[in-house]
Amino acid sequence: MSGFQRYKKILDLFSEERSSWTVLEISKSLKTPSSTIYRIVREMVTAEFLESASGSYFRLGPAFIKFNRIINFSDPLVRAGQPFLKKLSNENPITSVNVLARLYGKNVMCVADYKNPSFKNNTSYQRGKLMPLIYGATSRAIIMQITGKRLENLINLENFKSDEDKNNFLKDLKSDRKKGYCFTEGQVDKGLIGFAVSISNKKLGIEASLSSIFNLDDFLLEHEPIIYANLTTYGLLVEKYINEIFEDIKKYHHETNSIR
Amino acid sequence: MSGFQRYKKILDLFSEERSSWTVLEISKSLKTPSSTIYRIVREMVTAEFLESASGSYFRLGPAFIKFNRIINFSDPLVRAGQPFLKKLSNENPITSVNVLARLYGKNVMCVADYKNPSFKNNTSYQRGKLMPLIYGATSRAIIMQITGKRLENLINLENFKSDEDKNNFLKDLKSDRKKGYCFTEGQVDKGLIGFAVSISNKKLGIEASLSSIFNLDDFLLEHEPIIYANLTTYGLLVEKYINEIFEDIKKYHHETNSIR
DNA sequence: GTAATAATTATCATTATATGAGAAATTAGT
DNA sequence: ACTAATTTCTCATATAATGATAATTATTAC
Repeated sequence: MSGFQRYKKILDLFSEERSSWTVLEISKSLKTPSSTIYRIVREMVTAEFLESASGSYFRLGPAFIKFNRIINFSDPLVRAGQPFLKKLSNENPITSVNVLARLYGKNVMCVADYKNPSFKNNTSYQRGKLMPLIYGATSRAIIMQITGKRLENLINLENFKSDEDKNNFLKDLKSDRKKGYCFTEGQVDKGLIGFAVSISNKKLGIEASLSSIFNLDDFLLEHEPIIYANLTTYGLLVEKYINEIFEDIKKYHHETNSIR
Repeated sequence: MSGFQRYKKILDLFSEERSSWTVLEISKSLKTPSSTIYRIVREMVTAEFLESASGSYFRLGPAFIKFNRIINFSDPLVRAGQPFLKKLSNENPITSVNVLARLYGKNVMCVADYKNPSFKNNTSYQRGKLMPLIYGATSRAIIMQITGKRLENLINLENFKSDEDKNNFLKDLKSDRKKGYCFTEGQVDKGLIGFAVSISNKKLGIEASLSSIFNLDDFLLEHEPIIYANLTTYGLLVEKYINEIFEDIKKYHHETNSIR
């Protein structure tokens, strides 16, 4: 355990399910002496990445809230896409959850979401939540834009039930890539269906997707063209805005660099 | 530069105003050789705390979005208070912004906010934003629950215009503490007024506040009693829920510890 | 209030890691 | 294909992390 990993390993223990840990628990879990953990935890408390809770428990610190805000205001994908989610939701023919998602390591992460207030079911798609790479339209619209060695590496990390399953997945990916959009049914949440388009910007290294999720019960075939039209329109719009933001950033850096 | 500080110093360069940096810029800014910064940045990219953007720029990584979510679902203050902000907003006699805030180092940070859709002005209070410690009702309702040496230390970090200013602030703090609520006008945003009550839980180390912010133009004296009644009611309610969450956590840890 | 227990910090010899200057390799721009 | 910028690599040296143990400081229990 060395470098940043030392800190990351501790942070990674904290989850929605288990959000507070004592030093002794961390120490046991990481098989590292408690004196070492005490020292490291103290450092992270000073930096506000952890904070002491009641008893001898520690929880994640407010630094994450601060940096999360900075991302909200500065990440091109979030900045460009966030404002459109509500509009997209309002133009869909039936109530929906609308999601911007992107690659996060070997998973997909939702980075912005808008849930229509009248949407009944709960979905797994909420900002910050990690989602499986190979299930759901949201994920597929991301992975379908990745090719070659990188795709192979990502796919090899997944546990397919059989080689047949894997080949079917790759075949579906190919045909979706041709069509330009994805559709899946109940792969992530039972009773829900998802439609998605890719969002990308090579210059900014953005590989993402825009998706709408509906209740299967609400859905009629006649809705389909409207859904695709909305996703396509807004998808292009988001990409356009990402590009504008990119130009802004470039200009800004040009200015600040020439001042110095 | 050692330990976690090494990483923190780099992260602290990223702000709303300047959200992407090259290695060379970081290197200059921290007066550290670029080969060292390249190594550190690479580590942080691996951990998803940074990510490479276009050109040779880097920006904050998605890890912050992930951990922010975990806090949203687990932090007792956010969990207990978030759901009440909208209700508080709806019961206020005029449109308002409603805020949960807490201490963050030597500042105050907003950890949850609900802005009535019809609220016209922009406020400085948004989740994750750092606010001054000594201005605004939101901050005062927090600092007024701190006493003794800790208060002294915090106050000494602030730049008061004069000793008189400082003494007046301390006097106001004292009288607010007695009254049990705070009121300020235009201290943070011109044209806005703020009302706030303290939120605390000793066991959980929570020192926070609940506040409502209004347009001065909308405000009539007859609104005052309703505003205070709402804040007091919801303040107590939030504290009650924090306590319930505390009991839940205790029970959960008891269970998981006895299983092992 | 005090004893007992748990949590946290301090110490320090040993071990491991970070540093940074420069070379080498890779990538991007034209 | 060339050039410049960016990034990685190498390695001797400096610096910092480790962890067993002791000392101190909260917390609990009675």
